Amino acid sequence: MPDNKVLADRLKMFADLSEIKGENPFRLIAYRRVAETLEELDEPVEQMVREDRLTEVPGVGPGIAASLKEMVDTDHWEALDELQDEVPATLLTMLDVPGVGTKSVARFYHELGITDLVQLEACARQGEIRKLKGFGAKQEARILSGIAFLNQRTGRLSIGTGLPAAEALARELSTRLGVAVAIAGSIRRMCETVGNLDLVVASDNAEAIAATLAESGRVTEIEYVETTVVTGKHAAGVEIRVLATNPDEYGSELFRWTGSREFVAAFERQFAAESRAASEDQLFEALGIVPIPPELRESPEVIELSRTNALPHLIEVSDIRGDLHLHSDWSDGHGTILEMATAARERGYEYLSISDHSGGLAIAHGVTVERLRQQRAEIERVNEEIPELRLLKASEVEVHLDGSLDFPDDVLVELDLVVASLHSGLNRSTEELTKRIVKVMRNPHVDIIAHPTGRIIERRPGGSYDWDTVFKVALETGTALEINANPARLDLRDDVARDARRAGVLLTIDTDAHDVRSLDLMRYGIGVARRAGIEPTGVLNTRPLAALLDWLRR
DNA sequence: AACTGAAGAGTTGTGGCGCCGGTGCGCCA
Repeated sequence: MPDNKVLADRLKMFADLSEIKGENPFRLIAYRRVAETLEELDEPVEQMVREDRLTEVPGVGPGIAASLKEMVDTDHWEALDELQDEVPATLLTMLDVPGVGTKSVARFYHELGITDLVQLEACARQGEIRKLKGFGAKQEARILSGIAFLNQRTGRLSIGTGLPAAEALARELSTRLGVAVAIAGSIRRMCETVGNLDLVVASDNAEAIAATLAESGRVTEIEYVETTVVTGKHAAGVEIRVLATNPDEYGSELFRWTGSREFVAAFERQFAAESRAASEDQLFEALGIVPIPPELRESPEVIELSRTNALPHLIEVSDIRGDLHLHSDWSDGHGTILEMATAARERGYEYLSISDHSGGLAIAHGVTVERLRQQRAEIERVNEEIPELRLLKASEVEVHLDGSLDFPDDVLVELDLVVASLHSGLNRSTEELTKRIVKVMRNPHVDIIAHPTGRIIERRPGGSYDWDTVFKVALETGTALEINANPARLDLRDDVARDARRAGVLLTIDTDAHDVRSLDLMRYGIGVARRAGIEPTGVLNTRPLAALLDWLRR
């Protein structure tokens, strides 16, 4: 029985293939809209089919309802099968290449007989692409560098998918077996992508573990490795490995299974004594050193910091007092200002920045100057309604190609907080990009640079800067750089965030939430900050409201 | 394909950038 995610994926696939085929574009929009809605739907589509309520979903009419019903009933979709006979599904792999869209794919297919990424690369190498009308050497080079970027993809899972998947299984194992279960491996270290889901269970009952995994419905191909490790394939697309351990060595095994490999090897060399511990804290205590947070267990150098009690006091989710970059339904967000504010209050925040897109980002229904002033009235109304939370009048202002901003200074000055964002021209040269961002930071109204590189992990490389210059100017102008907490972005990256902080640059960790639920993505940004060794004092939105307002008046 | 607001038909997803080719088109946020 296909779940909502699978149904959404099939609708998207249908839309992409129809677009390559050259169908009515508005039909595709209809399919894609429903796909996006399904991904955020709380209720299983299957249940709605049973109760004949599908058309309650916005955007679902008779046509799409029939398709969804067919997929739920038969696990097949005739129309998609037929479409694939005309347009091979392998063509879709070419759409991953930045700068290659459906029109190009259709031409590669019809004019050169190319059906997948491998053939596209071969043809580009042989100079076949430039022979097509409308293409040239430059396009061909762009395609090749795009493919080179794609070839670096690891096939690893986003932490944004891996962590919740691991948590769900850990909960099931813990409930079922009544024992402690911990997430280990790269997920525990909050790496941006993860290759395996690793769990450690304080029970040597491997059979019960295997049975629970099987019953979860998320794990297949379950096998034993020796008698203490159960492995399987998780539905999210990675291997899952569960270690069954005696409770008296649960801590030491968790330590080993957390890694990194390099860190653990160095650690074991330095502390050669046989160590068994029921908890990690006991392990560290027995060695007489300060516990090392999992996020710092990459390079062995951190061991020395532990020995000398010089570890940073890492930031935690609970240190965050507000979110400074998010969206409401005034632009492309899905929640009203009141809904976002209520959710923020529920999370214990003191303040929240309503930073909808500026008018220049038209596809996101960017807010024009006129609507910005109307929005201000709404923000003031909600501020009165929820006195415990302070809403800041803000904007995510588009940066133009020349480094100028989408709103003139006399509009910016009316805002409490200005978040500046580059969304285009990110593949320009390092020099040009650095010059552009420096110009933005020198605008006295700009407070925060959002997702500075614009990368999308494993999908889009993002811009490159001369970071030393960026940090220098950020420090000089008092501009904060964002760690965007969305797991698809995590931008700044951990190592860049570390360098920024070392240079004295103030950071901010924001979710860029487009709906109420995404406010909870904060923990991924905190994960990046912790990996970067960052303390609460280095992060703007750990400050109390009064201190934040002081800073904004700087 | 779906929605609106009419009883059939119009509208929905905008604007800038980059490349190619000499004015236009595809891609992307």
